[in-house]
Amino acid sequence: MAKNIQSIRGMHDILPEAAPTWQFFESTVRNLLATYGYSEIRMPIVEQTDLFKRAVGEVTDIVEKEMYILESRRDTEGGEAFSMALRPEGTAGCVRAGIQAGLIFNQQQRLWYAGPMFRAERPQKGRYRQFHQIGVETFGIAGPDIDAELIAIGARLWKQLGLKNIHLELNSLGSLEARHAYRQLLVEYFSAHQDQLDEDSKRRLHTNPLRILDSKNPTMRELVAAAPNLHEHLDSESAEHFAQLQSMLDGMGISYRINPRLVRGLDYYSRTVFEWVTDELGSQGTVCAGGRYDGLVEQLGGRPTPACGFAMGVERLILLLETQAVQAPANNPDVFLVMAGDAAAKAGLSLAEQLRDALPDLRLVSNCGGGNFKTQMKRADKSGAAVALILGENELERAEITLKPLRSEGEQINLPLCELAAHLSQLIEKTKQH
RNA sequence: GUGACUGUAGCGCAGUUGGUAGCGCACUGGAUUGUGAUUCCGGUGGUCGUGGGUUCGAGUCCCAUCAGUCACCCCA
Repeated sequence: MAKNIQSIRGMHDILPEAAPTWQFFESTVRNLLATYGYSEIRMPIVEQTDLFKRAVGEVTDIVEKEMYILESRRDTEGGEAFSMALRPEGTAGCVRAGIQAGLIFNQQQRLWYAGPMFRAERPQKGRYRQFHQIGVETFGIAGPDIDAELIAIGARLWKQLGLKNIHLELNSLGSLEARHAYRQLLVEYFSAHQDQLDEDSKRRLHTNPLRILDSKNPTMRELVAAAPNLHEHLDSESAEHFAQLQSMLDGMGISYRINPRLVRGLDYYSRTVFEWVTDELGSQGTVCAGGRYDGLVEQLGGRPTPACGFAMGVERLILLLETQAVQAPANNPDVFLVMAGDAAAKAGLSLAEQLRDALPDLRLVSNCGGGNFKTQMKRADKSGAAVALILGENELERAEITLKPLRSEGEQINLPLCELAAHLSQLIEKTKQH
């Protein structure tokens, strides 16, 4: 036997066993976003590396060490080779696409996308090198009402999925100017106390000083507590925006916790930032996160445009669905057709097609590959079908079919073939109701 | 990227101070020539993650490597 080739580290197959949960999740999200009037957009998985450098930030971990970078081929006209990257997140590509297609200037957009993202991190539970996000982005709406709407979508989604124990954390970083000024203040403060900083915090001083405030190291606690307070340095417009958002959330009955140390890692955030967090997934508890990024469109070459969005980590939410034992609807077949004998095998094939004509929603699995009667019945059972349809020589002679219930008590019955479609139609109705 | 733990049949696991590998489930054949699941009896299946080393002898000890898990870091 040839040597096995394994999947790449941190990149996993979604196996048939898990597919119903994924489908349940995806269709729930899709339907929900449609009810709020959001349109789907699909972008390439690969973009110019510079796009992510400009959007996410040069000195973020994502850009510095987590991107998968490809060198493009020189094209046939002899164009210059350039650097491409597998997308580490979706917002940058969405903004790029929006600007390129003229979707953003002087109009409102509510968009969503779904797909794989790539980051070369050390894998652990809830953190993979290829992972999936569903992103939701809005453009051209400056007020806190859209922040509130995006948060409401999250809250409603957890409810529709049957998920519990997901909490909302909320913060405001202020306008880009206020945020930069505050950042400067922090750098000065912590630089003056260099000797008290731990290794991580010294590094963060250059990468993301706001993150030092969220340090888990107890020896840093005192220093952090005495640091300049973010909320005392908010610009007045941002403070007003934040206050209005809170009152809107209160009005909708959505509870939240203001976390002044909540800082998003990507450079483009300003004003509102939020995270939906659970304590049931260990250290990868952020299941959905986002915020406002009013400066990004301009930064990527568009006209100044307010924007706000969030992204969900699909694997983490699937994991949570599993830990909370949420049952996705099973997509078992309705019936499995057992055919005994050569004549029946041939007749059964065309019977199956007639049934599919008559009942487009019918989930029917035909036995293939022969097998004796017992083997076929075993396959019928294993398929998960509710009913076995049995077509043998006896049935053929009398133009009948036998229906045997596999999932419930009850005797098997014989039906004239001409009544089968009507009977199955009722059966489908019944299973739909459950 | 740092640290720790784990890797034995398709899956979940046992394997004593180093002595030639086992259990459950699954799969498969039969009891039942046209009835699954349930019951009973039989059977297939392992280069012990991979590669080196120590040893008369390695699943067991040592080194390397790959993968997974947990924490840090980072983030969805």
